[in-house]
Amino acid sequence: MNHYATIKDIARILKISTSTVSRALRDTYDVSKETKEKVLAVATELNYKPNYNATALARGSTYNIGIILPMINNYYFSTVLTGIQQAAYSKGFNIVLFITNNSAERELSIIQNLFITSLDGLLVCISSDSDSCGHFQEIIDSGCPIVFFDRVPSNIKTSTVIQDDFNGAFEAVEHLIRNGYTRIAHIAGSQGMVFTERRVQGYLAALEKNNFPIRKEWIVYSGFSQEDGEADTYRLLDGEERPDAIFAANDRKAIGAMLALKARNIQIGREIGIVGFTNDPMSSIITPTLTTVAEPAFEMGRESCELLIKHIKKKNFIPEEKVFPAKLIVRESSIKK
Amino acid sequence: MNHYATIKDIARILKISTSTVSRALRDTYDVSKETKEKVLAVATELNYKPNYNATALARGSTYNIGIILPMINNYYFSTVLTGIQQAAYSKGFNIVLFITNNSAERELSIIQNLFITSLDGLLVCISSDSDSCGHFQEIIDSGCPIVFFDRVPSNIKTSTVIQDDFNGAFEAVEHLIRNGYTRIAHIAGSQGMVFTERRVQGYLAALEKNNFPIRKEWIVYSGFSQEDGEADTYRLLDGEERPDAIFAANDRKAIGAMLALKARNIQIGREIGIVGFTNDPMSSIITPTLTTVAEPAFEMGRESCELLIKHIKKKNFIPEEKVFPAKLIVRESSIKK
DNA sequence: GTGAAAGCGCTAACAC
DNA sequence: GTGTTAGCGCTTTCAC
Repeated sequence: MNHYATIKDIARILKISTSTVSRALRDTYDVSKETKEKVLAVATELNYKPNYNATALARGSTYNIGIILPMINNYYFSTVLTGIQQAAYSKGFNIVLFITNNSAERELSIIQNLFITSLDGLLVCISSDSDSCGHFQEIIDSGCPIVFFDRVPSNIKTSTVIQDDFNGAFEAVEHLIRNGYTRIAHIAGSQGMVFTERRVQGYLAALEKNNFPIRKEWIVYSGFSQEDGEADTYRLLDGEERPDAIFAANDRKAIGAMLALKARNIQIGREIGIVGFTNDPMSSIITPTLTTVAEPAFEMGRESCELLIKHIKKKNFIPEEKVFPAKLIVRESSIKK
Repeated sequence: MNHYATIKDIARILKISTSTVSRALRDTYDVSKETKEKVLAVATELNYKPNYNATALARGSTYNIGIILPMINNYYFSTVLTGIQQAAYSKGFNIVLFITNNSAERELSIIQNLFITSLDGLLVCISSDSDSCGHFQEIIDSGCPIVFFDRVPSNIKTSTVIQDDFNGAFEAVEHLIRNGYTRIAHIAGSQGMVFTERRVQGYLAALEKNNFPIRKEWIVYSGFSQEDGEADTYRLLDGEERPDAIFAANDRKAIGAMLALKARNIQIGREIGIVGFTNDPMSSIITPTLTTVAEPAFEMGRESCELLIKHIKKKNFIPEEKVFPAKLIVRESSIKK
């Protein structure tokens, strides 16, 4: 590899010490204007690029933050990541990306092999079946701050960023009730996850408030994919009593549900109402358009990253829990007309 | 920050030298089994984590590769990135992510501030209006290999990974012709980009082969978004002679076109046929379903990354151009029925 | 305001 | 098979 110029080269050319060059380059005050200008001139002439490994080693801090995500090829995560990236970029941080494929095993392996020593902080959305929270605690204890978002562990004391799952679900179900649906089912996410449970709680609370009976067989847990939504729906349709509305834990599952209904020639809206969660662009493309609960994915990403940077810059920053409002967006799939 | 244990600590405890510890940890041959076992035992006991900054500094190579992308919040790029990540992970490389927001300015700023000294290689999809190829050349010359994919510059000698844009477009248009459409328009991508031009060439070639006249006003260039597709379509509809089919440069534009047709109450398929490019999952969700040309996004990501790693591992690796086949997927939007 | 010197944690000749 | 030594490029006391 052709070597880049180093501060030594600059120092040698200018016949000054490397420490002066270092100071000049970093805008430290106690260096005269002349020397600074000279240094800068030579630096650009030599196309000097700082070696961040050396800086990191000497200073003990890199400007890298790690992101651990279950996946990125869907609307929600790719938008969150875009938000994170935006915030990181504007504060001069780089992003190191890790994807767990929703596998707890891979998550664990990533964490254990994480080159923590070259990361200033970590942004994490845990995988569905993750139980590796002890490992996260260990990382935090060792001085590398973590901020969790969306899928957060329940027992770790650090900042978190989530959407208002309970109220979003509550409003979705109340909306269905107001529109005349009476037998409302819920196809939920992975069992045991905090946000899955919060959405279930919102669903239950809305039913209770309106004096609707709760039927366990109308709550079906599975994964978060379109296929899961499809399968869940067939299960509901083939059950003893057929629901007349389905609240899905996310839009992908809702779309799966719509596909199942279409396959069975059941009118969406008129016969069975559907509400999703996320506001994936697909929800306004599909026919009929899908009523959903919007999450501010981009802002959540940005906020998570800003929070993390605060933790990085200020040791002992007091953890905050940011809850973003979820907003019902009424479209065609939940109207009986 | 609580300091992690270093090889010095291990050496001190075992009363051996740091080099022995270093060798033991890295499985180098010339170290006895006993010492190795002892070292490993102490290492796990101390929860030793290597400092990658130090390693990188000493060895001159990090295990990081940078990815520069116009955006990640759509199907194609998020899938490519997933493929890249998969390959990188399996070969022990980390991914540092940069997003240009499709801005040449930002792309330039990223490249100039790139901490190249801590990157072993770079994977790049240039932004629409990029003209910073000189800078890329400079990076390659300095010893940091680059592989370009999807949107590649025309004048740099290095490996590239693309899909077969020409033939994909050609087949799409021939398919329309075979299905009885005679006035076929093309809503193209950003002018000047290699792959935009290749798709235009494929479109033109199919027309010529079938002795269809070429009408300049039926080729409209703009961006790659759904909104662009919508606007382009209105322009075509309001033109002097209305086309009876539209081949779109990608699915997002095709979907925009479909929305425009729906808004004008024009029957998709029967009155105006539509074909897209990408095979975004949306194409099978929308009604009518969208005929499209599928690109193997995941595989392209994986292949790009593997090619880059070859460049990294083998100085003077001879550049390769990988062209992935594009495959027509016929659905409802291009059938007159 | 500038220089000398030590050190960040690890690797890699070169000895023995 | 193991230790000694120097050094990767940069930062940072501590002098002057």
